[in-house]
Amino acid sequence: MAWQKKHKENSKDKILESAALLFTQQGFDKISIDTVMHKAKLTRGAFYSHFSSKSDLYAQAIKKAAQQAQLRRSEQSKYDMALYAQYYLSTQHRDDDLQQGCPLAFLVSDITQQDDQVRAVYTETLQRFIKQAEQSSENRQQALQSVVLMIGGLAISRAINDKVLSDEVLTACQQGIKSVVK
Amino acid sequence: MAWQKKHKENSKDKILESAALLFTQQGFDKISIDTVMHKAKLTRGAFYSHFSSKSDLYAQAIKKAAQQAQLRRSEQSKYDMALYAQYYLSTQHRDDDLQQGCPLAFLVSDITQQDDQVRAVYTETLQRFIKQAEQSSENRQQALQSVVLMIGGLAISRAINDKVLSDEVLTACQQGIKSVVK
DNA sequence: GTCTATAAATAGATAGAC
DNA sequence: GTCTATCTATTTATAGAC
Repeated sequence: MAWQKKHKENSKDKILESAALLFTQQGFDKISIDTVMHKAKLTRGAFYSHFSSKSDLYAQAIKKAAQQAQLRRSEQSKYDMALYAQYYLSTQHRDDDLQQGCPLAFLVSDITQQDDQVRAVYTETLQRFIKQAEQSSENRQQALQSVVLMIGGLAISRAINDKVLSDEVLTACQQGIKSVVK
Repeated sequence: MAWQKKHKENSKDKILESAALLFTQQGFDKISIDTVMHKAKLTRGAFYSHFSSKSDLYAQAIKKAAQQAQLRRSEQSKYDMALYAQYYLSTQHRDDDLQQGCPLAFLVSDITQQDDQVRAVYTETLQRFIKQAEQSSENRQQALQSVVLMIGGLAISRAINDKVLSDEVLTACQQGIKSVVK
C-alpha cells in the first residue's frame, strides 16, 4: 500500500534526519550520539550498525541538511539571486529552529575543527552554492562576493546579541547583493 | 628592576593569554580547562581562584584576543580599509597558528552556542570593528558590507578543504572591499 | 538490526592540605 | 594562591543477548 511505503522510513534515514536538524542547530560537540538516537526513537547500541563514527554521521548529516536547504528554495529563486538572498538573509532563516538552516552559515567555524571527510562535504556544498550564484552574476568574482555576503551575513547575525544590529546586518547584505546582481 | 617587572606576569594574565590563543584556534569545546592551565604552567586546582567557570574564561579570553588582534594592526591601516583588508584577508591570517587570529571570524558560529556574557563580548567587539570601518566608508551600510566580507570571507576560507578556492575567496572579498571603499 | 550493559576515557567543578 | 585528590557526570565506542 502506498501510504505504508510513504510512512515507512528506514532507521538510517531517521537517524540522518535527526542528526541533520540537531547538528545544524547546535554544532558537532553540543550534540551527542545519544541525543540523536533518542530523537530517532532508537537506542545508542543501534548506532554503529549504520555509521562508523560520530564524525562519519556528521559528514553525512551535513550533506543531507544542505540538500534539504537546497530543496526548500523554489525553482524561481534559484535563478534570481536577489530573491534567493531575500529568504537566505531573513530573520526567519536566522531564528527558525524548527526547520533546518543552511549548514554553510550555521556551521562555518565549526567545520574548521573537523576532519577531511567533513570538510570535503562542506567544500562541495559551497562549490554548488557558488555555481548557482554564478548563473545570476556578471562574473565569478561577484558571485563569490554575493555568496560570502549571504553566508557571512547570516552567520554574524546569528552570533550577535543585539537584535537591532543583527537586523541591520541582514539588510545591508541584501542591499550589497542587489547592487552587484545581474 | 625594569626587566623583572616586564617578565613578571601574574597567573591570571598567563591563563588568559593561553586561553586566548587556544580558544581562538580551536573553539570552546575542543579546549579543556586542563589544557589551558597546562599551557599556563599551572594545575587545574588553581583555575577557580581566577575564574568562576569555563564560560567566564571564554568571555574574557575572547576580549583579550580581540584586543591583541586590534593592536597588531598599525595605526596607518586603521584608517585605510583597503590596507586593513589586505592583512585581514591574507593567507597568513588564515593559516598562521602561532599568533592569534581575529576571534570575530575564527569563532563566529561557535559564539552562537554560548551564553549571553560571551555573546555580549562578541557583539561589543563587532561594534568596534564596524565603527572603525565606518571611518573609511561612504556610509554605514557599505561599512557593514565590508565587515561581513572580511569576517565571512576569512571564516569560509578557513572552513574549506580546497586551497585554490580558499585563495580565490580571499581575493574576491578584497576586491569587493576595494570597490566600495572611500 | 536493535536492545541492554558496560568499558574506558575525559570533562567541569569542588575539597582540603600547605 | 597553588597544589593533589576526588566527585560526579557525560561521552564515544564495544560486547553480547535476542
